[in-house]
Amino acid sequence: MIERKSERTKSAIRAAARQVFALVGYERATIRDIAREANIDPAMVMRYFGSKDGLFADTANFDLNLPQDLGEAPDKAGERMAAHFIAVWEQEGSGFAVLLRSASSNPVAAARIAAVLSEQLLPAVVAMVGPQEAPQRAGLIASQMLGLALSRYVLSLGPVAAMSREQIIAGIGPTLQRYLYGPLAR
Amino acid sequence: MIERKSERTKSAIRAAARQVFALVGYERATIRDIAREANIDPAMVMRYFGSKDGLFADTANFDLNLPQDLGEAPDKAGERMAAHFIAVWEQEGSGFAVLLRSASSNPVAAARIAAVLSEQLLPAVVAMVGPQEAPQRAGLIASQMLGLALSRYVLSLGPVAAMSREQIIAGIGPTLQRYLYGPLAR
DNA sequence: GTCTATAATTCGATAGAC
DNA sequence: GTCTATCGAATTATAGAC
Repeated sequence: MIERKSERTKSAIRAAARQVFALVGYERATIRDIAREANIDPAMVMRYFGSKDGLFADTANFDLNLPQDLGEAPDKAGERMAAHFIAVWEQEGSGFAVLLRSASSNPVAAARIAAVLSEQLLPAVVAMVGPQEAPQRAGLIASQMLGLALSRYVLSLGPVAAMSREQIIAGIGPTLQRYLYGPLAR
Repeated sequence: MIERKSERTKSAIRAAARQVFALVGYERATIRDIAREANIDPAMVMRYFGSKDGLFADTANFDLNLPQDLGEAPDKAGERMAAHFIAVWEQEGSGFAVLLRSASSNPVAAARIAAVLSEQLLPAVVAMVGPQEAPQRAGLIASQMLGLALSRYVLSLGPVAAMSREQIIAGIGPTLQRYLYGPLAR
């Protein structure tokens, strides 16, 4: 089977869109920019994705893909969770950069991040610590991980961007560990 | 002395601009929106602030205003720092919401946040723990505090927004405490 | 000081030729 | 499938009357 030309064009548009959306965010990204980046005609974008919103909805996807065995060795869960987050984010084409870059100003992106929290992170935390305190614990975890991603990948704040993966994991792992299993205020 | 009309107009524009910029970010905010919110003519905005960029530069300001005595009771520094952050952010007109809402897509806003880190937070951390590990520690603190602000005030993520100030401080204080004085990876 | 009119751009989207 | 031409809307910014 020869791959159809239209599919190759579509893939090229998708890749270019991910790149441009991740770099400048939804508002500043233009269909013309994306088409130029993909070396195709701007009208092709409309043909294949219908609208700028349609292209964004197609591109701005993210699956946290948490492993099932996080609760098995509870004393190292924080570190493993931190390492997993970083690995997933740094996967090319994960779509997370697209989402986070636009979340502050684009309601669709913001809603998808909220959905990842409530549909993926929260259930995992429930499975680990039970339903009672899970929302608080998941919320604290989300705040730290979103802040890390914002500082390191979106804003590229010097001190955070300069740290190695190992330093990040060693610094943040214990935080997640405490957010999972440490004491909590009522 | 009667306050001059022009000054009152300028203040009204500033207040409206802060509100609109904080709510929808730099790109989606329009001079017309801001003028309508301030009940003045859009041309007045140009007259007093020169351009949309000029207005944003005037509005998007933030002073972390860290107290000098943070290092004096080192065992409670994390909690006091967390409480101080929250108090400053929730001050009306602090300009922090304006900055954070636009930081992901606006280079000026991003640069100002980076400046707060390097010129205000970092020196304070240096004063507490010395210059050696200060950048890492300040970077970790920034990641947690920016993530909290993003989750709670910008994205309004359910679980984070639902927590009380006390719960936030109890949850995040120990994290900052460890980022300040705990062990670090090399 | 205030407002009207409009210039100059930019962009998403459409129509239709080839 | 691909591309040209262009519409229509929105927005920043300016010129100038009052």
